[in-house]
Amino acid sequence: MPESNHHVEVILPLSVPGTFTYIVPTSYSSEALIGKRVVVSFGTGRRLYTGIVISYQTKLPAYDLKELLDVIDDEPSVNEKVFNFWKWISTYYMCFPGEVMNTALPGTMNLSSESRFVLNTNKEISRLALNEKENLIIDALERKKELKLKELNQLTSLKNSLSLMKQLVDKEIVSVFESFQAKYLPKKRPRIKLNIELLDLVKIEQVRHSLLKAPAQLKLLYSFLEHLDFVDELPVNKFIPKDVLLKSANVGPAALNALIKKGILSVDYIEESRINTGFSETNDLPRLQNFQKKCLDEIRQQHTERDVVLLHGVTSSGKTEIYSHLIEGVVESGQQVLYLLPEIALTSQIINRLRKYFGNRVAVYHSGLNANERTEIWKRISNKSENEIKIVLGARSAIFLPFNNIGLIIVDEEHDRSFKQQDPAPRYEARDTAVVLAGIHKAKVLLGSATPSLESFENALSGKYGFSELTERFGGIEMPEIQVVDIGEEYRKKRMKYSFSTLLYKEMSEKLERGEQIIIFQNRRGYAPLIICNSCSQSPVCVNCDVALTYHKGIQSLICHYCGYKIGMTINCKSCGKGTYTDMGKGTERIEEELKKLFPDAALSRFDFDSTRKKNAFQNLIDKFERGEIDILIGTQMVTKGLDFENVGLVGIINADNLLRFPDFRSFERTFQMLTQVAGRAGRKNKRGKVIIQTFDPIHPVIGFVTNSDYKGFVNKELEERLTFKYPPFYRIIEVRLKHSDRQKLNNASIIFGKTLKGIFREQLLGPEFNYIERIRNLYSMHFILKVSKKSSISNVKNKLAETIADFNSNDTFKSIKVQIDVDPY
DNA sequence: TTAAACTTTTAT
DNA sequence: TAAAAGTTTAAC
Repeated sequence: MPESNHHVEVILPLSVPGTFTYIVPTSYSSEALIGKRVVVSFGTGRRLYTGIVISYQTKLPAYDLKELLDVIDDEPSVNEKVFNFWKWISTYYMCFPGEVMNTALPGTMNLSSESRFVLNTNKEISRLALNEKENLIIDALERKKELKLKELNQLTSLKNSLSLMKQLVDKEIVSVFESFQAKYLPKKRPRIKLNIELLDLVKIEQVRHSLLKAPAQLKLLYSFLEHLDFVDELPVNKFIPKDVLLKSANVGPAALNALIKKGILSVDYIEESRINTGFSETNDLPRLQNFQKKCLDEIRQQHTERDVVLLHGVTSSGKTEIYSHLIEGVVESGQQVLYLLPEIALTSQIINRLRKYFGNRVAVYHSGLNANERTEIWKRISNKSENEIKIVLGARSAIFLPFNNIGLIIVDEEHDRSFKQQDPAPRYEARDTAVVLAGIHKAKVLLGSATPSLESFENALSGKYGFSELTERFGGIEMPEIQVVDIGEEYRKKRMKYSFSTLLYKEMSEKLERGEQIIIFQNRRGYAPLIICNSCSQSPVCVNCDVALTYHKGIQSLICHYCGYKIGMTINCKSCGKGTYTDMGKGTERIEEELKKLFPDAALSRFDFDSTRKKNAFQNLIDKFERGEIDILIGTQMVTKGLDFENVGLVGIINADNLLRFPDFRSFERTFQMLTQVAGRAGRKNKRGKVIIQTFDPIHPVIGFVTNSDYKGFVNKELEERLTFKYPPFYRIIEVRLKHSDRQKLNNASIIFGKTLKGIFREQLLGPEFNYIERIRNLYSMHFILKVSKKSSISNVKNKLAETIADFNSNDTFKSIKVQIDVDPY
């Protein structure tokens, strides 16, 4: 027990700087509190929060402190490794400890209270003395008994009932209390058992007689008895799950309740896992081909010398099989494995493969699980004793699980942008953060990709990371043949059929005839990204953002892809009322429509955000495609992400240019990755796949590298550029974003802030500059870029930057300007 | 983040 | 002139 245990330092799940000191009440003074969750009150309101105790505190602030109200945990929820990890994230990504806590803990473990209002029953209400709005509130409370402020606002459709509620509370008509949302509830399954005294053939016969007038109950009883086993002609009492019993008896729950009431049957509840269990490990690990075996040995060898190894394996080279072998080795030694994937949707692909080998020892974890499922996994990972989960397959948030003994972290598709969290803070990169997490656990890391990020590749070149390669595809499938079509020329010669060149159209017809599947890639969703009035030349734009609305034909709507703003499509122009709209540009919906005209007999499906938003729609589409029920799949970048199909003869890229023209230093890298990844979907057993890239710029070097499957050629050239222009991986970038609803005010403030920054950071600073899209969700945005050499101290820069921002924000004129920091932005 | 205190805008 | 809407500040 520490010497001074009277005060503790607590992290609160809020975006406020620092931690907070609380008094430990004597009732808890003998308890070790570090790592445990506590309930405290914080702020001017009554609100209660779940905090986490990080240390005992002896240096006390001068003002009055509050007491801890409760200690939630018997055992610490957060261990020292996790604390160190959180600390690193908040320092490196320049965010508050509470922000890390907020993303790290599953919702059910991170509860905060909310005020609930009830009518004061011992007070006579004279309705006449109250105004209309007050009566509205009373009506709502009489109907629902207990309501949160949000619910009240909804029910009464009042904009802001807070001040009204306060008045009602003052008048003692309404009272308030603080209440937490539902806690974690273990899943319980009801089971039915026979009353022990009736476990006798004679007594059962008596019961049967007594039930002759209740046929449903009798039927249920018979059904129950049928489930029993007999030993020496005596029934062995056992529990039968309620749902099983009711189903086999084919009677309603009323009959069961009657039998329970009569004391013939009884019910109890057993705790059940929400995580899918019951997968038996039927399969041996996959046999590796020689080239894979060699690679596996190489990775193992490199891991003896280096903590991180980068695996560059061409598409369909069987990386997952190699991972499986590595996982097995680590699990055998009793350690845990974390397997990260960029998208939730991909986990369902991989989990089926892993379950074959590792059965119940694998769990999936991502933000798509409900709160209770997440909490259950959290608890089972942290529990050392009954720790049957050895492998966690997850999206980026899985790095926050309370592992106690990781041996290996695999980051698959390590180049993928989805590993970076954009908003809210912490804006962390899960791949980089995973390397740090592994460091804390003294674990090894394997980064895998067919198109490794320049950052990782440079680390391999410099010797910081180990490196291994898979240059062959599994099962001897050849790399696809890639052809480039100059659509500028095709258009001039008027040879285009809608968006399709002669070559692409011809190839598609052939593949369809031969029963091969086709993937068409167009990285824009909707029907037309822009529509223009043919009379007044106006385009409908978003009211909240500086962008044109995208026309979605299927639902006859115009939608902003930045804020979700949605209005109905009209036949006549919304500005002049006279003209009609012309569709400009093409999204997946429009490409689908064109294909319906070109290939009326082919089975088409669209694969994008809009067609996969419904639950299971993603998986259903993939299954359908795999079963061969879809001939042509039209998709956005979704089709580029690690999906493995067996019968794709052709991949067509409608227009590679809109990827290349993105105003960003990573646009070439992204284009190369995206094109290479889609191209990789092509290829079948014993048959070379074909890829056709349509572009207005056929001699663009990036297109050339893609065509020749020349990853290294591309990387070497791009690395040179990055070095020349001082970009990552040779320089670190910190982006500082300023936001405000008033464009002029933001611009002025940014110029002044820029002068201060320039004085400190000199030529390291770029900007200020308005964002490519100046206004999103009614906030104008400007940014600075700090380029810091890998040689100079990044922590120095960060400290100075934090200081400068604090100064700036404390200036009265600039208080209202929101400043965001993004370390290693995308 | 939240909510009370304070300031500015708007509607009657 | 009061109510509504927007801003600022401090919270252990």
